[in-house]
Amino acid sequence: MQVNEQTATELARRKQITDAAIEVIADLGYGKASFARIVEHAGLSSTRMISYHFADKSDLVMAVLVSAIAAGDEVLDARIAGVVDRVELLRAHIEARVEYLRTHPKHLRAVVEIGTGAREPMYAVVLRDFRVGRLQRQLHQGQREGVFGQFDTAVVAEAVASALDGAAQRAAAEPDLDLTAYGRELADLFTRAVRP
Amino acid sequence: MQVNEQTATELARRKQITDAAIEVIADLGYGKASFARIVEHAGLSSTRMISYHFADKSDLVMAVLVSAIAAGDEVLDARIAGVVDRVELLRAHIEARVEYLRTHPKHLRAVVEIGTGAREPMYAVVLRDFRVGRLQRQLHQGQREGVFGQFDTAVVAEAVASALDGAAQRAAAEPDLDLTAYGRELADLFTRAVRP
Amino acid sequence: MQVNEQTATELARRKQITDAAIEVIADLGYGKASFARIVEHAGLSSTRMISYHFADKSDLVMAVLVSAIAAGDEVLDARIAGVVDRVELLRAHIEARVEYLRTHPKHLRAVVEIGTGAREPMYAVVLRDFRVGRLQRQLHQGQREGVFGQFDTAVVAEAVASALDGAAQRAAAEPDLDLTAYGRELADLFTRAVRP
Amino acid sequence: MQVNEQTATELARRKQITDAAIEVIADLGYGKASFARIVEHAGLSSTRMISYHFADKSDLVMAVLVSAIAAGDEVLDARIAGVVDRVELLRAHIEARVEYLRTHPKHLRAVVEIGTGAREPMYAVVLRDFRVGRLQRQLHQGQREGVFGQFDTAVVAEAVASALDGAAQRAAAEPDLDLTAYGRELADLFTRAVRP
DNA sequence: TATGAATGAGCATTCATTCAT
DNA sequence: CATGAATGAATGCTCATTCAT
Repeated sequence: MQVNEQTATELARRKQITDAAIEVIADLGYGKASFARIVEHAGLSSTRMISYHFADKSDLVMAVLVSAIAAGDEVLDARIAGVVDRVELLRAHIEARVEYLRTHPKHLRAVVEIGTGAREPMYAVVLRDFRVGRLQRQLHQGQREGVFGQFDTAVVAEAVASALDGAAQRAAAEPDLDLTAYGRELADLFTRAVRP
Repeated sequence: MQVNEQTATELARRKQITDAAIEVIADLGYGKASFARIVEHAGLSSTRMISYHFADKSDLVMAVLVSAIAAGDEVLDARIAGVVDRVELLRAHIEARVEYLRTHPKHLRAVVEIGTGAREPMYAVVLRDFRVGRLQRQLHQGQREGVFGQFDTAVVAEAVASALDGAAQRAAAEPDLDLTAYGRELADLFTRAVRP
Repeated sequence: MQVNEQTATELARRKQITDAAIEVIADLGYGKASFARIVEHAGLSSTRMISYHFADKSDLVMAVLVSAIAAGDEVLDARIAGVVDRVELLRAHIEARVEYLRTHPKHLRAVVEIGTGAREPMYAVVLRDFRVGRLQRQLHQGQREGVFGQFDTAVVAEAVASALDGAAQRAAAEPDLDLTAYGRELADLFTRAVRP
Repeated sequence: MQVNEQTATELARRKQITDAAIEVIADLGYGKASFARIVEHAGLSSTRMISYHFADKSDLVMAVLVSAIAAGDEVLDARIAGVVDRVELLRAHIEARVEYLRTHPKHLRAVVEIGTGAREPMYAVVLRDFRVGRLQRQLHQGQREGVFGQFDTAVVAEAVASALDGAAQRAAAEPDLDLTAYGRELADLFTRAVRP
């Protein structure tokens, strides 16, 4: 038995709008992503449509974040499944994020845009969790197991996350960038960096 | 004969406006940094003042970039003067940027905000040069001298630059952050990472 | 044979909505009392619920008026029952209205808000009747009996009604106001004023 | 020598807008008095014109209040000049307010509309002062001199003010109402009411 | 009896920029 | 060197109401 809070139509509309919002935010940046632009992109009749399905702009942006982050974590989970070695886990994590950037460029870019462009502290928690949450825990565990050297896990996790932000920026500017190679390079870089 | 294109008054006004713009962009982000807000911060009478001294918004933003980058390079130059060892040079570079963040938080933050928030390709060249220009050349030279391992200098330079962006973000959120320690951690991280 | 045009459910729903509307109008004023706000207050699912049970906004507002005025007249009838002396009748009338304000603050306040905030002449007749109808007839009768002096009954009735509006305003602003004393003062004031 | 903070043009525009706002608020009520409606009435090009000359809506409304109240106090001052007898002073006060309603119907009506329709406590002080400020002080003084009986001056002042609100309402509905007679009736009413 | 979905018009406010002096 | 005055377009959001089940 299934107790739907929302109808199928409602969910479909929300998805349609959220998807359009992801594209617009990724392409134009958070600041320029207005309701009008999103409506235009989604082929809707008016901005009223968005206001009907989302309480306000932050509600829509949060839906974008949840959607994009879910897709990113899916790619991550698939990539790290079965990996046990700490160093390989770090490599898998970084490469999975870059792979996500390759398969879902708009999604990741939207997250980065919201992270850098939006000021409301509302998104801070979910963004921080996406960027450094798992990663920092992995680094910490690696240190406890003696596989990694002694470094500030917060600093390194932030550095890795920022490097991925930077990769998204470059990928947007250079569509022909070889992201698989880019991911490998980043993974090499940071696996070297965490050695004891 | 007169070599000055601009009078002292003119220059002083431009500096007043540019300084206010730096503060506003750093505090509110590029997207929310309107003429009205800058005028208010600078204590000027109207936005007309800005339009009079700058051709348009991009002209003002470019002046902000030039000013902030000059200050940053000054700190960098002072820090790397006399350093010859390649690894120490990389360390000095990273620590100098974090020191700049510590001594001129608004300046660096404004640059980061423009880099992430502005879309106009107009700023791309000067931003790229500030972020990865020197750094990538140093990494390249280090590889040629056999001091660094073989890695994609563009990727590593971008990673370092992004890590500094991330440091600026964290510093804004956590005013009590020990930036000297943060800089040392980052320098440790990347000097380990570039070893052969 | 069935005389009821409306079922019990229908009536219950209308009452639920009307009661919520009274509260919202009293608290937020006629201008800010939107369907959305009423729906929220009543705990209904959507504004569609209101549109279903009431033809349009004025239909709902009229129901509010009828309901609130009926409650007010009930208090009035109970208070003046048995009172024969003209002067005492005037006193009873005024004190009954203030008592109504004390026992049903939201109801009277809603009526006042509609009276001052709504522009549609639709409500004028019922509002006028509530405010000055009985009162003016009592004053007129008192004059004919020689108990009251010669004054314009319309002016005095309007003054009394307005004084009660003012009492409602003050009561809203000062919840601790002693309304019983306030009613006595008003009754004293106007009984003095109507003396021959 | 005169040090103008504002230019003549600026002042003229503000007056043009304020006057239009008074008319619109008086005719349509506070709730329906939008920038668009005011602009239309004033013959301006766009609502942008209002936003340019007033910080926000409350700034405009406050200007309306100041303007209308100043005009009302001018009429009042002219009427009570030289009147020394307490009872005559009360009569003069009431008749002056009704005269003001007759000579500046839109002005007084706008004040009443703002008083009843606006919720922002911002206007409360200036409105209260206009409605009951002077009046209550006069009543109090009359009691001290033994000319008036013992009553709650706050209640009576509020009753007088409310009666004037009611007069404004009636005058709006009945353009042919003899306001001079109305004022005399109200003055008679309250001078009788305050007798010892 | 109820409701999910949708809508066009309107709201106050902000934006960078321009004209005329 | 400076400014007062003005502007068209856009912003997110709310409004009562209607259509189709």
